[in-house]
Amino acid sequence: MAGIKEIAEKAGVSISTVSYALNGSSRVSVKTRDKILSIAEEMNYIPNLAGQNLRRQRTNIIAVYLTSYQGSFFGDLLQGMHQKANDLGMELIVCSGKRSRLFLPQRLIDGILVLDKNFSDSELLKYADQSYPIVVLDRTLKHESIRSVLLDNEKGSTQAMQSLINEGVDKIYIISGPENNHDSIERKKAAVAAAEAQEIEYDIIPGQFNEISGYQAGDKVVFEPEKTYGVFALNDEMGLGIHKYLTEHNIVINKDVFIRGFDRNQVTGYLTPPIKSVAYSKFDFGATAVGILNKLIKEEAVDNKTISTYFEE
Amino acid sequence: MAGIKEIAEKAGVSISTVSYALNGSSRVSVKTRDKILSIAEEMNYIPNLAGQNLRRQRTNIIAVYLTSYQGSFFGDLLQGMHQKANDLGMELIVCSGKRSRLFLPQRLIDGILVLDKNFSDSELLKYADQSYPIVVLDRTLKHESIRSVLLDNEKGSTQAMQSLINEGVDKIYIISGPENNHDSIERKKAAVAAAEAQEIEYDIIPGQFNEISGYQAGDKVVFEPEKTYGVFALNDEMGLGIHKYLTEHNIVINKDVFIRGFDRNQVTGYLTPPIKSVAYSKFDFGATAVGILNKLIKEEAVDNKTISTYFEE
DNA sequence: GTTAGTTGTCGAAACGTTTCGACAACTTTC
DNA sequence: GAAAGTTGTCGAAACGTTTCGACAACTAAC
Repeated sequence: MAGIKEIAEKAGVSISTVSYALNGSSRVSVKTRDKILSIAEEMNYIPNLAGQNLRRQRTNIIAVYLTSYQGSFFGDLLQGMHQKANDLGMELIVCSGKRSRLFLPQRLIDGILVLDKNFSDSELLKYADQSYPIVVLDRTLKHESIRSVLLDNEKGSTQAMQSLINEGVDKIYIISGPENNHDSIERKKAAVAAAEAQEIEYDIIPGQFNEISGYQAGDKVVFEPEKTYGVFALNDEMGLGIHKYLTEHNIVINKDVFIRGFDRNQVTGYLTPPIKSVAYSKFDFGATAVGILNKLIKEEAVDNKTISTYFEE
Repeated sequence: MAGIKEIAEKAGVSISTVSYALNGSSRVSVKTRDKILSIAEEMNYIPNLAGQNLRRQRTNIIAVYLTSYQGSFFGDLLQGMHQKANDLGMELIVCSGKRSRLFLPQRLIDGILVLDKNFSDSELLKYADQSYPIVVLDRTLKHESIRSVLLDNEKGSTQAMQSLINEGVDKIYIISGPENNHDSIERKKAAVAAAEAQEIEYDIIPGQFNEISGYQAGDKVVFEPEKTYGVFALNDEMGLGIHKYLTEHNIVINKDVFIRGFDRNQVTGYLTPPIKSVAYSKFDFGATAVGILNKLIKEEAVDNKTISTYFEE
């Protein structure tokens, strides 16, 4: 209700003066500024975003796109994004689904963070061509106005493999993820490299980064008695699945077989026994992404970043 | 770039005609409409939201406010909200934090869903007084422009208690939640009523609806040998905590003690043994809330709703 | 062939801001 | 005390839409 106009009227000044005062311009005298500010306060003035956005051509809102809200993975990540965005004076909104992608060209938001494989490369490139700032978290994409935040998959994978080897296993099964998934590709590559470097027998079982495919992988694993095995699930969802399979089939975890995962999913810690998993700060992951997006929006120079992983025995 | 103005120019008609055509008004002839539409298509026209919102005084966006993004609880809920909102032709955004609450008075959004205890009653009532449509999911609040979606806590609590009684326990410990939490109050009340109706011994241990307080509750529980006990955690987070405590202290679950929880948290299913928990459709919970908010926005009559709970042995 | 109605188009105002350029009223400088 | 600079204020345009009211050009009715 109460707009800049009403304030101007009440203060006996022009609209423009009110606007200057509200925006802290030095053009306006201290006396009028204080008067206007107190009237605004008193009238409970809150700027109308549509009006502001229209004029400013800028909203200070960014959005993150997720495939779905499912899974505990996103908690810390969003927390990190949110905090960083707020530190930078921006608001973060979380979106999902095809239609809301229009927010970008509709100019409701200044830039986007993408962790949603359904948001296709070609669609992203199309927006990038119109110079909309974009940060992707689940792939690499080369474009002037796109940056990526990546994980140090190589280090994590190598450590997980080493940890299995340290248990003295005779063979390692690597449960891989989708063919076209960036993380899956990198993790698999490093895992294979580690196995070959250490000259340990290994086998790759294809999975889909979800629990059910981890469970199904159990059927493909051959356990000979008197031998011990390692299973490296390239993500924890699949680790959950294989854990369930093994438990159901009375194969004793941490004796007959050792499991390692990736992502440090909350649930893995509650299993008996828990699954050891490659970790990284999801909070930093999110915060870093927002930091990069901010620079992109402000047209400052910025590079891709890599988040480091760690593995504790 | 391409706005309604450019389209008008290219089509050789006025701005208003373009607007009518784009909005499917019957005022404009079929011939010009098709022409305008094809030009708009060709120019990749996407309306500028700020302009539209400014004029329409409506955005078709609603927001849900969460205390934090942590926890798997929100997954299904958001999924339900999102789908329903989309079915109704609205976009849903997820927000967190104090500053973004201004979205409502800033007119960026048409209404809000609140599941965030930090969003105080008084603040909500203040907005409600300005006729902003609000749906609360974590409390009851009486106001012309506020509605609540509630859980059938009574039924759920009663069933959980009955289930413990059926196990033949001698005494039931009820781990309650925060004093001012609506669900906690209702669940406790029903649990106590059930215990008294069945004339079974019980005790209340205060908790905080989080894992650590559930764990700490373990210390307050007295287990005499030769007796069996029931523990009813008024939410699953606390159930997780007490489960951990009991396991660590070698008290055998499902023999010495039986646990029941509330909310059917994803993690509870992965525990050994799992915790039986009162369930309800979080998807429906979310979808219902959005449905109500929609009616509130459209100024249609609508009442509070209750989501039913169920408990399977 | 006047009158009355219908159809399709348009101009202009409105929504709530920001910001440029103008300018009156001062102050400083010489 | 005239010229030059500074300060504080204002009017008006602009951002991209929607929508009212006007109206010209038709058609239908008598």
